Amino acid sequence: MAGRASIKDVAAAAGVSIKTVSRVVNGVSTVDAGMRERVEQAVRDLHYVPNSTARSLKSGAGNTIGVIVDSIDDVFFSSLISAIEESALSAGLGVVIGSTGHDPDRERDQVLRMTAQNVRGIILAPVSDRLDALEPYRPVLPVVAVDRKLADRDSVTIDDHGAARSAVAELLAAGHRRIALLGWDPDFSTSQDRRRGYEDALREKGIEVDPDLVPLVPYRDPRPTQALRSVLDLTAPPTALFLGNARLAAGAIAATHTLGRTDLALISFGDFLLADSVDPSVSCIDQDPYEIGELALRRLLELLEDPQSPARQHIVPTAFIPRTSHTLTPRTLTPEGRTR
Amino acid sequence: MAGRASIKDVAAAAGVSIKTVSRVVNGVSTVDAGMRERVEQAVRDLHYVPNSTARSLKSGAGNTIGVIVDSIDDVFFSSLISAIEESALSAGLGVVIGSTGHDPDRERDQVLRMTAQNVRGIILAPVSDRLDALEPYRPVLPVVAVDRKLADRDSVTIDDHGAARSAVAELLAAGHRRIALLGWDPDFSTSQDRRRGYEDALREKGIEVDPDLVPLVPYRDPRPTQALRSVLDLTAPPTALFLGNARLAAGAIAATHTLGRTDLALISFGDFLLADSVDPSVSCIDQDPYEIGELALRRLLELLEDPQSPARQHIVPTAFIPRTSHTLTPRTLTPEGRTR
DNA sequence: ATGAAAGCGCTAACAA
DNA sequence: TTGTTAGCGCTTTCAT
Repeated sequence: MAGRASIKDVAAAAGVSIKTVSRVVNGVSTVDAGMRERVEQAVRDLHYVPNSTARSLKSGAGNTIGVIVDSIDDVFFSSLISAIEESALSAGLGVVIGSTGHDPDRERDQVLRMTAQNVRGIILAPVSDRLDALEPYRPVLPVVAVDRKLADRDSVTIDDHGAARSAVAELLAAGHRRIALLGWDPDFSTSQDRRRGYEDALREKGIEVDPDLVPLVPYRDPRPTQALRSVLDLTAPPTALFLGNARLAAGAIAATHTLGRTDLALISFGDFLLADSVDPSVSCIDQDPYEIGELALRRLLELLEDPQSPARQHIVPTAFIPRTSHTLTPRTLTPEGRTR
Repeated sequence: MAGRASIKDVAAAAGVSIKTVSRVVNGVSTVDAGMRERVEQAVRDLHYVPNSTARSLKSGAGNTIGVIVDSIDDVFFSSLISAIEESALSAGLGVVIGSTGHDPDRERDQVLRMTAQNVRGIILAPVSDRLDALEPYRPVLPVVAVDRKLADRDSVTIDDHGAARSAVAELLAAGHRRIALLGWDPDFSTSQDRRRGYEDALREKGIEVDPDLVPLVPYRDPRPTQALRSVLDLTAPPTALFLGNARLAAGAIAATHTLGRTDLALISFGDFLLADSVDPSVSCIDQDPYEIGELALRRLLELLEDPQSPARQHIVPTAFIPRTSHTLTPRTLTPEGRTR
């Protein structure tokens, strides 16, 4: 027996028909006890594992779902995937993953690859705002978007605009008037929404938006020292920073420490490990990737049941985690000497 | 057309035989230009995507590999998966993931599930030290273990014992005699190896091992405040900490800050985000998950080519990243007053 | 250069 | 209760 045993081998070994083996393997009750025993013995002897590929070819539906994200080693996405995998496992579904690197072409490849692999449904953090490649499969291949919305599709996201606006409002309440937004990247709709929230908060206070305080920081740049320097070197530098995403936050904190500028007030969009251990501890807007993942999977399962169900945009609430960094007052109010 | 188009639909639409469609789709050159054009048009019209499930049923080999780890949201493993996915993609292979929660039964389930899904090979962080369930498939289903070894199988790991020993030697060189090991968990072979390294370093200096300094810290405990307290409350408390894994490290650092005990010398097994931003910055043993992932995949591809290739244990070198925390001298040498 | 037919492993009718 | 037959979508002989 070179390769793996097939249902045929088991049937031969047990001296029954393949259908009987099929029944035993699938737990159909109408099988004679003696036969069942013989079959089970043969299964054990031959280490038979049913080929779910063939199974799904027959039934037309696989038993996996696809999950596509920007990058797998982003803490937000890895937690999201983790939550999805856990829930999927309890639902008896396997998980195929793919990353896009936020590249629309690669997104298309991944989506088609998964379609070819006959996944039951797809959860994805979309790069493009519509997935034309998947339109023809709409009736048979449910899609749930996460983190970012997708035209005409179900989604599980947060209120980026509102959360950003209230975070900036906190900094304004602490007396700051020059607030930099670090982590703006026009390639990401979430980043755009957060920028709008930032601007709206300023405008509500009658403060003019200064584009110099919103440098472009490409999402993948792990250590935005450059951008931080550029705003601090302005003739009217900021006294507070709004960090537009958690990935950037860790790097930005590191940079403030390197530059000795721990006097800057801070709020991070997204909590991160050690946020409460650095000094000053970093106040955060918290979005829960596990909750988002679970909801997305639950919704996908619903769509599997009822493919006709109209698309729903689900907004998961965020929480503000007040720590120390958002309470720091502007340097002009604390004029003691400072290095650099 | 309710579901997705099949090769048959394309053949009918183009007015050719299914074999011709197959040829065009697979890029076989011996096809008349006119026919090819007709087929390609039909493919576009019908949004045809070849069903790789059926394809692999025929050829006997799928085009995915399985990756099984303890938990997907562990930074080490998510980086590992990320590296594997990138490399797999370039090799034209999809990635199916699964987590074990370090539970042997669940490991078995995942392994069998993937076998059923007809993966070409499996990369896994083993829980058990042998995988009997997979033995019968040895000739057809290559396995590469990562992070931990697996009996008689290929593996890509680091020298846990040696790295731990030299880290502890650093602390000894700084004058410490009471060094606690935080993060010992007998369920993990790596943890056992690291403990042996710790003990050997002490013994080489003629220092007796004190089991009180090695409390059990279950791996998943995210915030080992309890264990830290227990060693600090000893009548002869430690002056230095060796943090046995990166996951624990972040939590332990947080705890030292909470307790106001930033005077403790520290080395972490495993680098982590912000390790160089906390004060004092944390010296680390660095193991590169990307390198491990890439090597594991490369080895898996080799085994796919040559299943007879004898098992190899690959050891990836670690690096010591000296920052501040390992240079702190014992508190007895710096006897100024200290809170708590 | 193209097509007909068989079969990969499995399950859903239908028979026995 | 058990077995036979057909067929899921595709590729692979083997003809043509």
